[in-house]
Amino acid sequence: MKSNREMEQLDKRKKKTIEERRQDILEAALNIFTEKGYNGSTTAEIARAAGVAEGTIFRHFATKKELLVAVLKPKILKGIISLDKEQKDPVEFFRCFLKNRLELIKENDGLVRFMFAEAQYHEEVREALSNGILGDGINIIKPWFDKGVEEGVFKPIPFPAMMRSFMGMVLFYGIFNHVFPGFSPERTIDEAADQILELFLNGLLIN
Amino acid sequence: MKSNREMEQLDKRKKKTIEERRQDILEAALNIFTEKGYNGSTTAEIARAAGVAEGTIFRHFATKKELLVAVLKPKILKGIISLDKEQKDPVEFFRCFLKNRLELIKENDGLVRFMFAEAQYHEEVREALSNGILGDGINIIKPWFDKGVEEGVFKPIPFPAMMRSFMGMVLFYGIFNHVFPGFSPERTIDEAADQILELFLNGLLIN
DNA sequence: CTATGGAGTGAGTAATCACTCATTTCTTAA
DNA sequence: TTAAGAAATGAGTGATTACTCACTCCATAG
Repeated sequence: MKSNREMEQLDKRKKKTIEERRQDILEAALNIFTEKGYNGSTTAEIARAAGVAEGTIFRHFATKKELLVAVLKPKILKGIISLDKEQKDPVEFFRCFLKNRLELIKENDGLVRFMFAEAQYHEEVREALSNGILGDGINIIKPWFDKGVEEGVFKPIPFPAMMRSFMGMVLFYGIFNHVFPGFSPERTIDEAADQILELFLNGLLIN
Repeated sequence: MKSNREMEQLDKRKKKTIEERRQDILEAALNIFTEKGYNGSTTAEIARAAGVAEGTIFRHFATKKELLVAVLKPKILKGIISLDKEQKDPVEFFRCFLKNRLELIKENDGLVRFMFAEAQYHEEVREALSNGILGDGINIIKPWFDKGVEEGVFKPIPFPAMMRSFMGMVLFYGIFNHVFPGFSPERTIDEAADQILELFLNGLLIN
């Protein structure tokens, strides 16, 4: 019997492991889905893009919808952990967080738009988003918001209202540029983040 | 030959005019589309909901996609004219405009979410949105924004950046409540509008 | 070398789709 | 009353769909 190490080497040279095949399918599905939408994509097309037979998809995922959920689940909130935890200043936290989110959203532009588009029609997607963003994401933001309020730096507005507006500003960034191409002159992420942050922190009024 | 008046009365009693049939189909299509998405809806289902035969749909609209565009076009920006034009104060304008938009969005919740969801996949929808919102809508807002900047009330931030954030806060209101049901305790539109306006005008910071 | 089992395959299937068209039904003018 | 045209109909059509399954392939175990 060969060692695991030898088996892995063989696999790399000749064959793909089950997990690698799975990843191929997930990656292809992500690309096709984000381009054409869930109902606009066919399993045949995904199989072609993944370089497998159509039947292989259903060996890994029982249904097309199961594939959809499997595509989205691991993508939700990816990277939130990488946030700098040594921040002590609530304002600085929001600055870092916003830039981090905006970069993530720009990198995964199609994915984010796809997620929120399909969330309109699939309960499963809404649940995944709720569990991910509400379950984990908000637990990171809320303490910082509360801290800012306690320190007298932030206004004591209701957290959900703040959250809703903040997410709107950030998430709509990609949607806006996709729906209204060319309207917003192209700038760097930093510039966009600064503009959003300025509005979010200080508002439109001057005094 | 009967007068128009007589014909209309006859129609009301017995038959529907072509225009009324058209409206029936458009209304049914809107309901089905917003519930299941464009690709998730079938023309058979729409016909059933409209109380007509499937063939009748294609007598009024050459293709399903033509029906989609016909559904969305007249809905875009509906009601923008009703805005109070006698406002003189830029801040008051934004207050009125925001409440007006928020009411419109709450009333047409499914429609708004549907529009921006399908805009991801259909160039025609993006064009309709661009023409409608960018063509007419922004021409209403920009003068007020410019006026506010001239009067030294608003910060001279780039208009597209302001617009993007503003639209994000407003449009995301319905999406947020749909994707995260129950997270934001239910309040009146006025309350929500005030919260958004406070953030938009004065920001999160206190000083 | 041969047997075994699990991964991969792709032609096949029943269902469903957008769209068509021959036919029926209704409206109206004479 | 009737002729004629317009509108509505719904069974039919070919294309497409998600999903199945009998089979092949191949790495390993004995």
